[in-house]
This record gives sequence, structure tokens and C-alpha cells, in this order.
Amino acid sequence: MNKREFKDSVYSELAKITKSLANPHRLEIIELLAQGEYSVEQIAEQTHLPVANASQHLQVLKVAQIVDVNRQGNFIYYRLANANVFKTWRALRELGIERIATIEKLVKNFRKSKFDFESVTIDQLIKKIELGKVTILDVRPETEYNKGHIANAISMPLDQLSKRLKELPKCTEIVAYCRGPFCVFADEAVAILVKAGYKATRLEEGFPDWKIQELPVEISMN
Amino acid sequence: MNKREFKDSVYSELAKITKSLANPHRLEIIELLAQGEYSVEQIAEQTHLPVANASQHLQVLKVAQIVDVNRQGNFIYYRLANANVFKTWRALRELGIERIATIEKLVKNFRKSKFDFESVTIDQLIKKIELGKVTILDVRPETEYNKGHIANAISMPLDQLSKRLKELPKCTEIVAYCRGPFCVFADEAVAILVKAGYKATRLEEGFPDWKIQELPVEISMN
DNA sequence: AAACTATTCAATAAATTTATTGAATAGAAA
DNA sequence: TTTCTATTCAATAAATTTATTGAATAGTTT
Repeated sequence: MNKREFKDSVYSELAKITKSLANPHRLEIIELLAQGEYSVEQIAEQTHLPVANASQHLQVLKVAQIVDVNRQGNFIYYRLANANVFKTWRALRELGIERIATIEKLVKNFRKSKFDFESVTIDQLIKKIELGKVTILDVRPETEYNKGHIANAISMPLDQLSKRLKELPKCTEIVAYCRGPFCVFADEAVAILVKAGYKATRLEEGFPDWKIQELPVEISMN
Repeated sequence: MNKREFKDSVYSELAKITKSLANPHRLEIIELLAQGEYSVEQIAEQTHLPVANASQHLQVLKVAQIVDVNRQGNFIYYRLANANVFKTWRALRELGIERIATIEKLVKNFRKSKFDFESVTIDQLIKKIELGKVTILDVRPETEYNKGHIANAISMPLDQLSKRLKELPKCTEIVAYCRGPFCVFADEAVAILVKAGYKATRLEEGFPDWKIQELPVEISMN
């Protein structure tokens, strides 16, 4: 094998991996699986895809070794193959947000049109935690909280929030977080909280961004 | 715009960027441009592509805002749009090396079959520099050295190395580096050096990996 | 064993991407 | 202006990717 053949092989293998990511539905699946494992049916539902279609996309990711599989009873659960997958997704996400004005505008306009609140970054949240003056609120579905959440965060899925407001302290600031910068659960939570007179902001990034930085995480029994 | 429309727009924009990367030739172009800017003709030559074909791929990258353009006289020079592009390339590269056994095998086998030497990582090189017992050798083409190189590195392009051996000290260890883990300039240099009785190893990563970590860099005049 | 269910497979048409040509263009040089 | 040259464009055929459909499969449950 000469130099050129070697390069051709390497780049074509890398392009195969990149191609497996280069589809809107598959990117959405990857972001979902960054929260934990899901069955085909659940993935299909969350991404609004027909099941056969979701399965087909999952096969593409499986062949590229982007996801791993594990069967439990009748269901087959998919999960990200490892931390590098999320790192790559995040690099793409940041590249997109920085380079493509369209994406930044989409995110800002969508958020602003509905919830014109400030947000905090992970670094800012860490400082608030050190000062001890913050309540961290996980507003994702409870199953995702159970699979892993920011240490000391309280679980209060969006659909329960309004009824459980009294459990939250009014004296300290509340920071709500969800799946990531493209997820609006936290925005909706902040809107409810602010309206009810709480001091609340959203975390810009999501739980997987926290975890990948090896910041303190807890997992619930179950 | 509702939540689903918002998500569809965001993921489809991100997929567009990802698709612009998802081609072996374009990945190779990106790795080349990580060394500095090049004209269309130079890019075509380095990647063994017909000029019209290289130009076509560059248009794809330009539309996706992965590269920027700058005209000088008759030539049009392309460069990476910003640091996030290289970060994304690196994430893909690491994902590939880790997940795809084929790539790791390709790299190891190709290197081992020709140059069975050890290599050092950037972290290891930093320690050697602190101890002051290392000569750093940049074996890329001189133009790439001039556009930026590791601080205190000596430029000795591969094709000049054999004739200029006497310029190198025999008492200290030599670490040669080149474009990155898929580039074999440094392997070839180490082979020549070891044969001539020098103590030499290659740097596993390349200059852009050094630069992105904000380690000390120098740029030559001109 | 039979019935059931979550998932995968297979076949097809439509859409997209790619390589290959040769012509067109835009700016530099004469 | 005319000529020259690096680059881009345009058209086409081949290859690949995608959505859609309905059937097949593998493992559970009855």
C-alpha cells in the first residue's frame, strides 16, 4: 500500500462515519440518546418518525458504530456508543451555532418570541453553586432524570411544575435545565416560574454538556 | 413557528453543515487547510484531484461557511473559516480512530510496515521541553512552517533532511512533527534520523493540534 | 404450540450527490 | 484593447441516500 492508497482508505472510512451523522433525523436521534437509552418506538415517537423509518436510521448509526444496542424483553434499546460521539455532536452543534447565522437566529428568535429571559452558562452555574445560593431544577421527563442528573438537582418535569410550585423556595434563585440548547423545556419552566414570582433563569447548555465535563453527577436507583 | 418546526429547521441546518464535511476529498481538504491557506491549484495537486473537481468541492465548503476565500493576484486562496472547524475535524478524527477498528489498523499497519518507531504525545513533548532536553523538528514544507510552527522548532523539510543532518545535535533527543496523525512526513524523517544514529521519535499529533491547545507558536516573517 | 408485538427487512420511486467533461468568466498582464 | 490564466460554471450520467409501504422475523406471552 502506498501513501495515496493509505490516505484514500483513511479519509473514506472517516467520511463513512461523517455520512452516518449527516442527516437531520439522525442528528436529532443522537441528541436524544445523549440523555440515555431509548427503545425504537420511543425514539420514533420523540422524533415524529414512522417506526420503520426510525429503525432504518438506527441501522445506519449502528453500522457506523455510533450507537450500541441492548435487548430487554420485547424491546430493543439504543444508546450512544461512547463519549466521543457526544463530543462530536457538540463540536458540530457549536460549529453550526457559530458559523451559520440562520441557526443562531432560529434559536434566538424562537426563544425570544416566546420566552424573553436571560440564561446562564455552565461556568456561571458552577460559581452560583459555590456561593450556595441556587436551586437546580431538572425539568426533563423523570426517566431522563433517573438515568443521570446534575448533583443535587430536583426533578420536576415540566408537566408537573405548575402543581408542585410550592415545593420550591422563593428566597433562592432557581436555575432550570433540560436536554441542551435546542430544547425548550427549560424556557417553558422559567416562564412559569417567573410568572409565579420566582427568580429563575435557564441553563444555556444541557445535562450531557455538564456530564461530559466530568462535573458532579448523580444517578437515581430504579 | 411551533416546537416541531423549530427543531426541524435547526437539525436540517446542522445536517447541511455535516453533509458538507461528509466526503473523503473534502475531509482531506480540511486537514490540508488546517496547515494554512492554499490556492485551488495547490489543493488539487495535494489531494490528487482534477482542478475543476477540487473547485467544486471547495464551493460546497464555501456555501457551508466552512472555508473563507481571499484573492491575491491571479490566485484564490482558501482557508478554514475558524478554529471550530478544526475542532470539529479533530472530533471526527478521534471518533473514527476510537470507534472504527479499520482506521486504527490502517494507520498502525501502514506506519509499522514502514517505520516501526515509537511516538510521543503532545503532553509528553511538553514535559521533555520543560526538561530542556529536546530538539523539535518541523519536517513539513517550508511554507507551512512559515505560516506557523511550534515555538523553537527548526524547519527541515523532509526533502532537505538527508543533506542537512549535520546541523542537528546528536546529544539531545529529536522529536519530529508534521501535519497530523495521518501524515507520514514525520515517520519518514524519524527513519532517516535513526538510521544516521540520532535518537529520534515522532509527535503523534500535528501542528494544528498543538496550536488549537493554545500552546506556544511562532510565525515566520513573509 | 399459537398468538402477539417490537423491530427489521426488502422493494421501489424520488431526491441528492458525485465525477467527468468542456465551456465560460474574471481579473492580470501585455 | 487583447491575450492569458486560475478558477468557476453547466450539463450529464452514474451512484448513493431517503421515504414509503407492506411483509418478515425474533423473541414474549398465553
